[in-house]
Amino acid sequence: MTEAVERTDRRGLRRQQTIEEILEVALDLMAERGVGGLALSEVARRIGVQPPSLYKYFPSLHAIYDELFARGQRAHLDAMSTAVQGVESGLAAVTKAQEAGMRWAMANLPLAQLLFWRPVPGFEPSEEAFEPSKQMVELFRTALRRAVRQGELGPGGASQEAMGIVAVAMAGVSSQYLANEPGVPWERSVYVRLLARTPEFLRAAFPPR
Amino acid sequence: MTEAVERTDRRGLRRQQTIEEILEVALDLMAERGVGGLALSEVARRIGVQPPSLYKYFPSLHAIYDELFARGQRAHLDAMSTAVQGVESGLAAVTKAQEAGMRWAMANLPLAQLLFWRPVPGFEPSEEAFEPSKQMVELFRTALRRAVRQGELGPGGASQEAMGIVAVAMAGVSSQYLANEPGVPWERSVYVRLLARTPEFLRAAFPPR
DNA sequence: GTCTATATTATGATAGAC
DNA sequence: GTCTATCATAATATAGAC
Repeated sequence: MTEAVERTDRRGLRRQQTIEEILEVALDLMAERGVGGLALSEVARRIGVQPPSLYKYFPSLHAIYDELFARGQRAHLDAMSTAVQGVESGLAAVTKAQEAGMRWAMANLPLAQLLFWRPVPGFEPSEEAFEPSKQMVELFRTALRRAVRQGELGPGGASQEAMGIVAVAMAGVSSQYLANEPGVPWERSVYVRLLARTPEFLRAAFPPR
Repeated sequence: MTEAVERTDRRGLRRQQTIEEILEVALDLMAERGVGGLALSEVARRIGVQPPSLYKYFPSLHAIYDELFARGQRAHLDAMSTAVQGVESGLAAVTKAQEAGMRWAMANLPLAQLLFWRPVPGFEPSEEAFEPSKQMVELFRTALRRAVRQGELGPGGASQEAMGIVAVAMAGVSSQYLANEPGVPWERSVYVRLLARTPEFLRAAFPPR
């Protein structure tokens, strides 16, 4: 997490800037070398400082990972929350959120891998860093409940199973897109197009009467 | 790939045994430390040999990864091929293959990550190592064609889009299961249960007349 | 095919001077 | 908060003796 105490003096500002710079460079590194390729020494090199100095800002390499993880979760959630604003239909909200979530993931690949694949040996995100992911579940549940209320889905349309279908569709499409269509633009992807079928499948599983 | 020339003399046998041992230990390491945690030096340590000796069997670390990748692909395909044998219904064959594929992945986690997530920086599998994955596509296409012929699915039931639905379901369920239900037994998984809905979704998308 | 020795490079982290 | 110096370790890979 970022500093608990917000400082307003110049020293605090400067410090915050350095922290941001560290995280920025860390992201670059992950993008270049893979998620596991983040190295303190290289971060130090790039921001023009000696490695020991980094320990004044983060107590360990894992602490940097954890901050990136927490920020990633928040950004991902924000993207989805923004996408559903002003959408009345429950099912449409589901699709919008799915699309926004995937778009964010594709645009923030290394971060997305850190969030969803846990590829760093020995790194376990802290409890607090997980908070946004719970809110994401709520976001989908709310949308599905609305869909049921609006008669778009029948009984069970907001059940855990329905939530599962939404999650699986998103994870599956991402996974296939990344593994099998590297470099294919979003609009052309065979897999991304499948995402739009989610409402159809939800209706098949929980038919409105 | 394994040696192109099969040797039958004792020296060749011994050599093959060493190769197997190296790959075995490599798998153990990946399971313990994460896919990126494979290290030549540790492999050497565990099989009781000095690191340079390994270069008599594999020209580089990536070569070990590549052999593991190729074998993993083959084993994954075998599991699915076996599962569909003797199944008459096309749709049932799809489900059987999906289940078998996922079961294999769960039982061979580090290998599955290597196959489907590509988490090792700088490692690109060779062309030949990809061969089985093309055969897997054929396996699914054959099953879907049969489903269409049998009237289980309507027109388009063996299209690329239908193939996509099958692939997405499998990848999505795996992904969610691994990320959100670590340690939950296969039979209890909310996500694994969703796999059985694939035929239903296929019917919804390509209704038989 | 095995070893020793070595090159080369890197890593995360700490102590302590300034 | 920065640095130098250093610890302690690790890694892949090659040369060359046996």
